[in-house]
Amino acid sequence: MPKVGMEPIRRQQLIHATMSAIDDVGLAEATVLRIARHAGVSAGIISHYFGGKDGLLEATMRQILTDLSNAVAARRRILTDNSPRAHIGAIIEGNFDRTQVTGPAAKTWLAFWASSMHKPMLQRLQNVNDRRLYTNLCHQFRRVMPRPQARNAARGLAAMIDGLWLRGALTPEGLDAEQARTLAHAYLDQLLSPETVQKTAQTWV
Amino acid sequence: MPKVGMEPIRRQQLIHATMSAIDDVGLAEATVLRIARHAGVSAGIISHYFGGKDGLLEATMRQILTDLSNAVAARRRILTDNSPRAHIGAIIEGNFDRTQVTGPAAKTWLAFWASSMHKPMLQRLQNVNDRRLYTNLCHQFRRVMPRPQARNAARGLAAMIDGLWLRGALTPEGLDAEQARTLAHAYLDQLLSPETVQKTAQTWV
DNA sequence: TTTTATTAATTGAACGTTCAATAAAAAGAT
DNA sequence: ATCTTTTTATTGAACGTTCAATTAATAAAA
Repeated sequence: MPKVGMEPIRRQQLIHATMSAIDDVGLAEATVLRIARHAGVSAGIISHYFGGKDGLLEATMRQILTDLSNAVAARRRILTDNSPRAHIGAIIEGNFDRTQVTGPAAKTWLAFWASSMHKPMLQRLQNVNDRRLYTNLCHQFRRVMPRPQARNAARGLAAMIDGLWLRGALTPEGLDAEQARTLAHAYLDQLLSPETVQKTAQTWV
Repeated sequence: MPKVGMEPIRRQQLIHATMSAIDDVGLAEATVLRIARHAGVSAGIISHYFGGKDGLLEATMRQILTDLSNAVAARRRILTDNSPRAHIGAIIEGNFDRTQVTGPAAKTWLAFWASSMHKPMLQRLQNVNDRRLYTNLCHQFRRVMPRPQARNAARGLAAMIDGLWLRGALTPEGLDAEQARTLAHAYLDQLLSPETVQKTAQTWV
């Protein structure tokens, strides 16, 4: 059976099987045996390719975060309009990308998020990703409002995006991506409207 | 050592110890031994009072949800103003109540939320709570805008509240409750402003 | 003396990891 | 072109550990 060059194939299979297992039974019951069975290989192979279960989980989280990051970057690269609204809109669209929002990825993402509170390596990955989202949003808002307001707008929109994900991951039917995008865009429109910018300038100096 | 009437005392001690353990090491490593040690009793007592570990976890989640629900209800009961804004404001305030937002409760809440995706009993509790928040918000928004807009406003505000919680639970410093309240209220003001109501009426019929 | 409250020791199952064995594929030798 | 050796990929069983639950024993209170 052994053919050469299996490493990249097996790694992908196992990462994919990990997401499926977490989608099926949750992180707590996603054992190496179950993941391996799902990928059609033996349990020992996980230690061989990832050094152990922890290595596989870390690789899976890395995959999800880079996929998300790529989805955002791709949408920003094809923009014709350079306005803050267009850039932030692309960030929203990327975050509610089809491949991210569907079943396994969404549940896995939430499971890792909860777990990252007590696993330093996952926390680090989470933090890098979080900060990138916040920094990007802040930078774009900064182009049309003073820094303190830009910071609050970025915090608010980041919370809205995460909240929509969270609630989407929990409902049995999964996230309604179109509805989520609509709500996020509506909130963005409010944040960028001249009346809001002026009003919040007085509230939050 | 045995004194009569220990049951309610032990139950409270163990529920509190469960939150502390989850706060310290996460749900995955919150073993019965660790929880019992934290409460200063033996591990066997958990099965005695809660029928097993699952019973204790369920009781702990129940406690958190009823505390949250009580915090909201208390703030609404003392309102002098009967406006939708006042009621929704009280809901926001209750959700960012001191006792809910601090360390153990917040981390435990997030841990259970993630876990509830695959444990039917927790999912049921979660669902009841979610629906109550949504229904309450919807009912208040309904007083000042048509139903489709009220529904979207409720979805948006619920997502914002959960997103702020989520991000707060993950940051090492914990949730900045005041900042969270400020952002949620600012969003509420936007949702209730006449311009927004009129604008969204055209977008979402 | 019976009941209530609790513990400490034990049990059995499940888990992740390791390791020797195996078999196909590739490389080298004839 | 055929045979031999080495390398790569994989398995399955065994090991040690950890966990939740159970049990028998103990001690205070009623």
